[in-house]
Amino acid sequence: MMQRPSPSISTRKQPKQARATELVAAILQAAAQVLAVEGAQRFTTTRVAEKAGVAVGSLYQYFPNKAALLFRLQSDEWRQTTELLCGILEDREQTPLGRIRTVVHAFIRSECEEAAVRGALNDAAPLYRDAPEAEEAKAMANRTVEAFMRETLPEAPDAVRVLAGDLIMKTLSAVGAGFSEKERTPAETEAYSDALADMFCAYLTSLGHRG
Amino acid sequence: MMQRPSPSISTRKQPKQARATELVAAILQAAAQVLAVEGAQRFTTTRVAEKAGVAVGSLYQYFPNKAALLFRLQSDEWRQTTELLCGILEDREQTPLGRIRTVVHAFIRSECEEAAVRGALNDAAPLYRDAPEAEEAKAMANRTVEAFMRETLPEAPDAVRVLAGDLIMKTLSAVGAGFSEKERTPAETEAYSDALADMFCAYLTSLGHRG
DNA sequence: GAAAAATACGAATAATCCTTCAGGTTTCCA
DNA sequence: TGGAAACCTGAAGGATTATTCGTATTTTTC
Repeated sequence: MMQRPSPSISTRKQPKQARATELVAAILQAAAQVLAVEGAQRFTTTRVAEKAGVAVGSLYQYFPNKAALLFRLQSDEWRQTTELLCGILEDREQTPLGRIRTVVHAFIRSECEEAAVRGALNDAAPLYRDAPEAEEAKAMANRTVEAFMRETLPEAPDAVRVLAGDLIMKTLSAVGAGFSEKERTPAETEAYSDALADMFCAYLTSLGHRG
Repeated sequence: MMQRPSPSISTRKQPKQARATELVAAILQAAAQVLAVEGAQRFTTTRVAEKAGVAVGSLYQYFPNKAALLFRLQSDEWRQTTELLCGILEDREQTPLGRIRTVVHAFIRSECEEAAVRGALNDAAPLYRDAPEAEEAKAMANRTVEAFMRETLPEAPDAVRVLAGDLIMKTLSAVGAGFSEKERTPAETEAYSDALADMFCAYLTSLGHRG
């Protein structure tokens, strides 16, 4: 947060040989592991390299700095989650409210699975919310949500629709992050997802009656 | 997050003279300022002492380590917010749904005001969620919320009530934190608070019809 | 007013950490 | 097969930080 000299995210060099590709993969895997097991404080380039079984110098051949490594980790996870959720939202074989329910369950489950990495990432990273890669994923998500909301609340004014869609997405993401901070049993997760979905459905329904 | 040797929060020494009390106050004020202005990365004991106009050694006479200083900051803020919200929830002169609306507005506004400190605090601190002081405040909040929910949904089963209360509080806190990460205009804040309150009211109303 | 207690100071210490670079190794290609 | 390009290594440099402790100053107590 608030890194004055904005961390250069630019990539340093693309691996061209097979072993280099494997090395990068090993580094990314080790990085996720170090982040999850040791936490943000102890996430150091040396430790990551050690866990990956390579030299620190090699790491710096493909990532210009620590921030770039973290950014890559976050970027990958973001894209993955976005695709999952958009896929569900666009599935016309379910009713809109059914899709919302499915999205909530899928998202909460995914958050719990990746909680360790995601939590540590939040602690460690100067959240690259405005990096171009993040913007792209966000834009795609926004378009999908907008389409979904238009389908769900066809008669509501634009302003209401946009605000409601925004609120639901923000809520899902924020509550999911908070919920997954502690270890949860499957039953707890299920109950919580249901309650959250209930809340969204009640909200959307109430908007439908008014608008 | 995940600080293996749990940071000793124990207080080191109580100020007994007036100048010592002032020194501690100066340190706390400077700490909040450093955190807000410079961010979590640059929050160092030396910098805090410098901004407070005292020596580093003096800081360490009243705070055993950096973590204790952060904890104190967070603890103070938590208590303050808790008291504000509980006061509103217990105000029997408003209808339950009206109280919810007031709470949402008050909380979002407070989050926006303190966003800089709170955000940096989250980045910097190994969230002391389980420290005794935090537990106490949390227990008080829980009791208040429970009473409020019993009043709002008198006929709902206990399990539903507890889950709903928990969900609403978690949502409020998570969404508030997320919303206040960016700079907001008063109009935006107002609209967002209203939408969030709408969602809570719709949810509670739907639970009332069922239970 | 002098001894004792409390307080304040800040240079020094010890521990990390990020990043570089000079030199060796492997792979590719003509 | 031989040279060039890609790749890998890890010790060392440069920087930052949390925390301590011997000394100096102020306040309290008697």
